[in-house]
Amino acid sequence: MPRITQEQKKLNREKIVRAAGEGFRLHGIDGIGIEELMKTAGMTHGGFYNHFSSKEDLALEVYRRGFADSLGVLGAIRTSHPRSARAAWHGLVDEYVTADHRDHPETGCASAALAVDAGRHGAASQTEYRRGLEGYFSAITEMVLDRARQAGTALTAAEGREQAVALFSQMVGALVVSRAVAEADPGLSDEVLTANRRQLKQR
Amino acid sequence: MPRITQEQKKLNREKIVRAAGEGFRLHGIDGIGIEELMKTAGMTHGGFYNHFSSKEDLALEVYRRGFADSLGVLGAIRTSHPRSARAAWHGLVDEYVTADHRDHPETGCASAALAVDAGRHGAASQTEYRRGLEGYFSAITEMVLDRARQAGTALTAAEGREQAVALFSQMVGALVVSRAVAEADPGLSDEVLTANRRQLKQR
DNA sequence: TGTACATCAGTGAACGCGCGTTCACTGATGTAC
DNA sequence: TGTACATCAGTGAACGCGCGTTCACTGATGTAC
Repeated sequence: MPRITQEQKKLNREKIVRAAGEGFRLHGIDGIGIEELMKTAGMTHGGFYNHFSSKEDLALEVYRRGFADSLGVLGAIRTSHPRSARAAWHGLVDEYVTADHRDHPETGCASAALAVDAGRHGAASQTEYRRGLEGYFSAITEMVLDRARQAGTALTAAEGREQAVALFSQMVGALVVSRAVAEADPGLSDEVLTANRRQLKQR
Repeated sequence: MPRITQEQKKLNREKIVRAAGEGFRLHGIDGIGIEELMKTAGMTHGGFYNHFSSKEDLALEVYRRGFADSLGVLGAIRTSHPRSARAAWHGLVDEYVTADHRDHPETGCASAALAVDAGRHGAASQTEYRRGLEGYFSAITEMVLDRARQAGTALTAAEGREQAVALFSQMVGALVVSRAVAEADPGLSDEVLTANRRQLKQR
């Protein structure tokens, strides 16, 4: 049956990246094998190395792609609330700190799902993670500054940035902690989300 | 040379738990093998099953122990500031959200180091994690309520609890995010800690 | 208290398994003429 | 446009390795008398 069209090859590569994006978020980079990823992508595992030089190479691509997707979503939220920065902020919190996001890491934020993996893997993964994190920080900084301006409160750029960094850290923490007890104690897990959502909106 | 004293056996078991506590926090439960853990503990790997029925069994013990230790530290911080709940809170933040804690997960908080592992492993690990998390939440709730009382602000138990949950989530998030970029961008990693420390103290 | 024997913690080799990676093979695609 | 041949993406078996776990063995410890 092989060989395949060049265009088909690109599509196949895309399928691998998507399968890995979900698999890595769900089980961790070390928690799922190439054979299963390739099966999910609809191929046998031997062909993997026609697309990537190693599993590590694929992981870097997943980091890159994951953040790009998330930042796209973030941008969409902002532009869907063009009038009120406060509404945009509430919209973000209501999308991010939810049971749905907690229960579906495979399609969720790379920052929350892959943070610990990035910390444990080498500097290469961290460099990709860093790029995405900066994107989050600056986007949320803008939201914080806009909101302060609209509320008539003065806020320096440094103050806005500091708040944004703290707010995003809290959002990630809320998700990570709620996931850590989701199976064993759904009630406690929900409480973590609710408490954080309310506290985050008050800021 | 074997067999060994019963007392010596307990000491050996303790060495294994300690080695696993550090190894699991550093590399994740799936990231370090029994052979290396036993070597760190000063034994060969064959004897492992004289102490634990499986690696999973050891992991549960590590969860149990890790939280017990952390809660002890938390209690010590509180009693070392008997007069001012505000000082106790600042003390906790200054111990928890630091570069030293970020750089040494092996001796640090189980909640931050093992949160993602707990989320990915089964309900058994999560049940242990849950127990420890509740300990953190109620201790911090007490601090929040004490502080409000001392500041003359009225705060219901539910309000205190909500704040405590959010605050601890933020502390965990700060650590996890700062660790994710520690190697690749120390400056950014430090900024995450500083911003969270300042924002946490303002609450 | 002393002796004889059963127990069992640690040793180190071995097992089975799954992983990341390699490779010979196939045959449709891409390309040179 | 048509033909001949080189390319190369996917296949599936195989390799080497490290892992969790098992096991026969050893000899000091614990215990029964």
